[in-house]
Amino acid sequence: MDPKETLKAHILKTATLTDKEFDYLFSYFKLQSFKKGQAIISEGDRVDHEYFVISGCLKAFFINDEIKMYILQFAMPTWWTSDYGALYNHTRATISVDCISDAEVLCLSNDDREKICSEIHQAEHFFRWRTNRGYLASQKRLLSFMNNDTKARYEELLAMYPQLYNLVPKHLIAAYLGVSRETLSRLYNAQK
Amino acid sequence: MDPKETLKAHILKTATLTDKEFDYLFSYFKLQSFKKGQAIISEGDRVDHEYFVISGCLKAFFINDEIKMYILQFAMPTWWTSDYGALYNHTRATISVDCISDAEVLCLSNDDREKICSEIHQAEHFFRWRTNRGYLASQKRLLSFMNNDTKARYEELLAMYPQLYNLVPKHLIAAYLGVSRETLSRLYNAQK
DNA sequence: TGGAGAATGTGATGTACATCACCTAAGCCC
DNA sequence: GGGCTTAGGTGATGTACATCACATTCTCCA
Repeated sequence: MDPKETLKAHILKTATLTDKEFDYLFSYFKLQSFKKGQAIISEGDRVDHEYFVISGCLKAFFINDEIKMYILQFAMPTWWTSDYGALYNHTRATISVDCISDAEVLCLSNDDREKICSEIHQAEHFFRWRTNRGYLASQKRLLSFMNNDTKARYEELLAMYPQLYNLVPKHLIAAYLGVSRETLSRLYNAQK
Repeated sequence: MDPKETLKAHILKTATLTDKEFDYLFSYFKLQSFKKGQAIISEGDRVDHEYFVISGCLKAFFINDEIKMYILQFAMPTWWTSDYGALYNHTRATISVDCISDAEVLCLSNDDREKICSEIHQAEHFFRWRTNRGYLASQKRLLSFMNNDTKARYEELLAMYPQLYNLVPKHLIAAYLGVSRETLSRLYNAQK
C-alpha cells in the first residue's frame, strides 16, 4: 500500500491528471503515522488539515454534555476525514478524530487544497465529486435514521462494511447507530 | 425578483465570472412555474434536472411503505434541490419534489451542469462550494438527530427558518422532524 | 503474570414516542 | 352555501429505547 500510488489511483478514478500534475498535487501532502488511540483532532483545536486514510481505521465523533459520544464516520483506507465545518469556516473543532487502530494518513491543508483547486481545474473537479459523494452518503444515512429502526440500521451497517464487525468494539458501533451499548447488545443477543 | 439577477447574485458570492461567462452559463437554465401542490419529481421518474428556487417553497421528501413521509429539505428561494442520488447515478427517483406554494424555479440539466463545469473552471468552483454547503448542513442535521430530542429540533428549525411557521402546515414540519403529527401537536400545546 | 481498566451482558424500571380512535374547525369547489 | 377534504387537537394504550445497577470476561502493560 504505497501512499502515493493509493492516492493516485483514488483520484484518477474521477479526474484526468498528467503524471506531472499529480506529482505537483502530491507534493502538498504529508504522510503521518498514528498509534491506536491517538488523537488527530480534538474538540477546541484549530483545524487546518484534512486527512486521507492510507491504512488503519479512524473515527470522527462528537461528544455531547461531556458524556455521550456520537460517531459521524468510520474512516477506512481511501476515505477522507476532518472536521469539515471547522476547516471551512475557520472555527474551532467541535468534532474530534482519533485512531481506532494504528493508522497512516496523508494530510492536506485547507489552504493548499484551495491553491491546488484554483491552479488545476481537474483537481477542483475531483474535490467537487468527492464532496458530492459525502453529501449523498450523509443524506442516505439521515433517511435511514428517520425511516429504519436500530436493528435494520445495524444490519445495513454490517452489510455495507463487514470488516467493522471485527475491527471495531461494539460500543463504538452503538455510538455510530445512535443507541446505547446496552440496547445494541440486547438486539443481537435476542435469539429468536 | 428577477430570476437571472437572483441566480447571478447567488453565484457571484462564491465564484468570479465575467458577465459574458455568466450569460453563457445562464443560457442553459430554463425558467418554469408551478402551482401549489404540483409535483416536480415523482418517485420512479427519470431524473435529469436540478432546480434553483426563485420564489415559493418546495419540499423534497421520501415515502416509506407507501405510508409515511419524511421530508429531507424545504427548498426556499436561492436553494437548490433535486433527487441528487438519482441525478448523479442515473437511477430512478426515490425522492420526490413538489410545491408547498406556487413557485418559480430555474432548471438545469445534469449534462449541462457537467458541460458548464468542464468549460468554466469558476463554475466548477461554485458547484464544489455549493455541494460542500449541502454536505455540512446534512451532517449538522444528522448530529442534531442523534443528539437532540424532538422539542429541541423543533425549536432549532424555527429559529433557523421562522418563515416556516406560517408557510408550512404543521404535519409537514412533523415529517421534517421525523415524528408523528400527534407528537408535535402535543409538544407545543403542553402549556407548562 | 497479575491486576486494573475496558468491553460486554443482563435485569429492573422509567419515558418519549407511535399508533389508533375520535373530535372539531377551517379551506375549497361545484 | 352545503358538503367534502384537509389540518389539527386530544385521550388511551403499547413499545422501543434509555438509564442505572451490577456481574462477567477480555486485554494489555508495568
